[in-house]
Amino acid sequence: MSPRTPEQFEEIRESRREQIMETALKVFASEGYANSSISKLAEAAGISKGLMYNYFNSKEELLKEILEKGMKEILNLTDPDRDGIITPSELDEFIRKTFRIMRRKQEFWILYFNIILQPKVRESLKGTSVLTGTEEYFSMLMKYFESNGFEDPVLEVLTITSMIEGLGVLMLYAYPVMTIPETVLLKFEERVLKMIKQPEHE
Amino acid sequence: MSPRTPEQFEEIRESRREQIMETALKVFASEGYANSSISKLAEAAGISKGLMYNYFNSKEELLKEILEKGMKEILNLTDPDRDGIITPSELDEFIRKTFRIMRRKQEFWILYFNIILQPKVRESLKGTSVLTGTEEYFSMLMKYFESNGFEDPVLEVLTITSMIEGLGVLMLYAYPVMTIPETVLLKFEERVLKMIKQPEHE
Amino acid sequence: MSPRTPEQFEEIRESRREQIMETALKVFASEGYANSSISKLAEAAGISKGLMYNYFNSKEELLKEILEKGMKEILNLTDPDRDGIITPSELDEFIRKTFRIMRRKQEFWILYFNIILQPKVRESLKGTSVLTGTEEYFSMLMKYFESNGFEDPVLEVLTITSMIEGLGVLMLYAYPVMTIPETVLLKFEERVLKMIKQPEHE
Amino acid sequence: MSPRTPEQFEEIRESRREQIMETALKVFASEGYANSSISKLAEAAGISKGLMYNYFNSKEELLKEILEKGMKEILNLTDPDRDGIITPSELDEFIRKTFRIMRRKQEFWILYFNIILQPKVRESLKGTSVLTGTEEYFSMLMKYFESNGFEDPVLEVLTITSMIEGLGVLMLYAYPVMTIPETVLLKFEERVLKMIKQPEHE
DNA sequence: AATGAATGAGCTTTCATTCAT
DNA sequence: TATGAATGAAAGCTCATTCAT
Repeated sequence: MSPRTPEQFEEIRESRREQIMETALKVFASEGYANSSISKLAEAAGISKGLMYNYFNSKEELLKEILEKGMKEILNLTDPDRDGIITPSELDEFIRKTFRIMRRKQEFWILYFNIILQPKVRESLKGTSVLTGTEEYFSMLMKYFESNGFEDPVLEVLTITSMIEGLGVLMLYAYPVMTIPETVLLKFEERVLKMIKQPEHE
Repeated sequence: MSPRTPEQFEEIRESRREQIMETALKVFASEGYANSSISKLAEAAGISKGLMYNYFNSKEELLKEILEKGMKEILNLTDPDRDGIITPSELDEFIRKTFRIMRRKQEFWILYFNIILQPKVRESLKGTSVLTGTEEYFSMLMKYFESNGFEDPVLEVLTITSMIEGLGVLMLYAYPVMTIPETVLLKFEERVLKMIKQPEHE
Repeated sequence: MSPRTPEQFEEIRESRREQIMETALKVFASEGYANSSISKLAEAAGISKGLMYNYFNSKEELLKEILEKGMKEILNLTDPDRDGIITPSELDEFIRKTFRIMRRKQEFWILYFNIILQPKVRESLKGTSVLTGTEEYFSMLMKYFESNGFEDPVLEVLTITSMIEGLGVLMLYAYPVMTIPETVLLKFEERVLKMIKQPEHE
Repeated sequence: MSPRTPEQFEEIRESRREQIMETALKVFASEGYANSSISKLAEAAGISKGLMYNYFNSKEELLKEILEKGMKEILNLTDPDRDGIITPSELDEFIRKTFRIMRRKQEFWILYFNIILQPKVRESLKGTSVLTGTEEYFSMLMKYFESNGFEDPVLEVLTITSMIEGLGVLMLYAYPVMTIPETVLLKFEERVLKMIKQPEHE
């Protein structure tokens, strides 16, 4: 039993942080940020209230880190080389990946929309990668449409993103009236892809 | 000097209620429901905390009434005869009205999405016209596409509503990076309308 | 239709006051003084909150008047000539009347005990006939036993009054385990009476 | 420096709970339940308002626990083997113990009568040992008189309990007019005892 | 590193009382 | 005389955060 090295400590610490963030995201998404007390979060993570503050300085910091981490993952997936540029050959994959993330990270989206829709709260996120990440995403699309000769790039970005975000919102409150079958989701994705390539339908 | 008549009291009550609901909607939308304390709401309405409870039994009831009123207004506009049926000749106007409402009632939509995205809160709205109203809206579109020979009605509903709701969400967080010009909004609307009529592009 | 005379006005006022006091007593007894809001009391009396203050300056004054009135009625019944003296020939009737009142004015007793058992509240009643009335009652009995050669007057007063008040309390929370039949009540009364006359059983 | 053990925490909790319950009983008894705000109770216990809720979920729960604890102590003393049965040889001691408790636990009795006399409040105590304890007490006496050949057991129970409870009430509002000397109390106790054994005086 | 006792600010809500009409 | 809208103080309660151990 040799004593743990500093690296090992750091590793343990990091995995604890991740575990807390994961369980906290679940609670935030289902109860809402304001209704998720530190007690609840600690219990969900299986640790004590006090220890929470060993890992995060405040509830707000915890929230920010969760949002930043999620946003980073998304950008890493959609723009792996982080050059902020999409080439025509990458576009298809870009859209497909976005849809895949929408489906996989539902909890993150619920939280994201909740926070982003509260102007006063959103302000406190200024400068964090949560907002810059979103801007980056839009900006990548803008550049693509601009540099590929589309007549009205803003309209194209709006079309794409509204369909993506709209789908996100719809999936988030899956009404009994209309649960979306997987096959329809795939067709919907294709429809979006086609739209990008054939703006000449106008 | 003579005491107020019941009619006068009724008048006072009605106008106060409206005033409270209007100012509360603004506060809810900008601060978030949970961050909008009764104190804040009362101050925004220019009255005392205590008086709030003369008009609404609880903060939750106030929320519900605001949501129900907003939803009712929307349905009244989009489906004036309340028969739940859209004819082909009505469809265009239906979509246009929806967009108009999206633009006009931004505060309502912010609140609506915030609430609807919190599963625990949403449950408390079961049975209210907030949820049934949404279902009704979807159902009207479903019936339209079903009875007008569209190959995959769910896909059509999904396309339309995701574009509408997506636009809603995008407008709600009008980023500096991309504020949507009025002209683009109108083109976007036309694009949605065209999409409904020409699903043969598949 | 001749206009009402001042006397008639006074009469109407007085009967209103009585009505308010009667209904308030019922509410106080069943809900407790603190849980009986002015709103409840006004509704029970069939008038508006504001009008309550036309008849009573405060909730506390209303309480005091109810207690004083009740106490006065009791003393009027048990000591009609108000000379504070019981003769041997009057004693029987005195006790019997006390029991009769216990049975008839249960609501009053509930309220009385509730108030009297709260030292801080009781202090605010100092000087009112509620406290002096009780003292007067005890004092009458003391004088009787003193001037009729009883060995230990305090013991006699204690015996009598504890049986009376004990019965009062017991009747007030009529347990399912032991509801007191009328016949037993009468026998109990007789037993009390006998005890007064035959202290020689010691 | 080493963190507290679970045992230490348990110890802290237990002693704090007791401390709170003890001071709360005093305040309840002198101010009345409704007038005893959590602030007052916390101040009396020398702790913060918030901490009260670490130990009791609500003011009502605190009340219940105080009442239940008191009732349990009483039954433990009067019926140590908890068989619900009094033998003739035990009766004397049973009564004496009851009187001793009346004298020692005055604060408890004040609170008890206050609560029990409010029908609405009493209902919330249904099923708790506060009510069942009282029933048990009556029931023990009933069984005793029934199985020992007394002509009218209810009358006997009524006599005993009214004297006991009556004394209780009287002691609770120790009037200046008539404070009860210890010697009289003892004589009174003897009188009650004699009465049980010689119902043939009828 | 880890616990949960402890605090205090702020929340929702109630209610005696006042007041314009 | 009569109403109920309006106020403000104080109630019960929650919770992010701190701290002794």
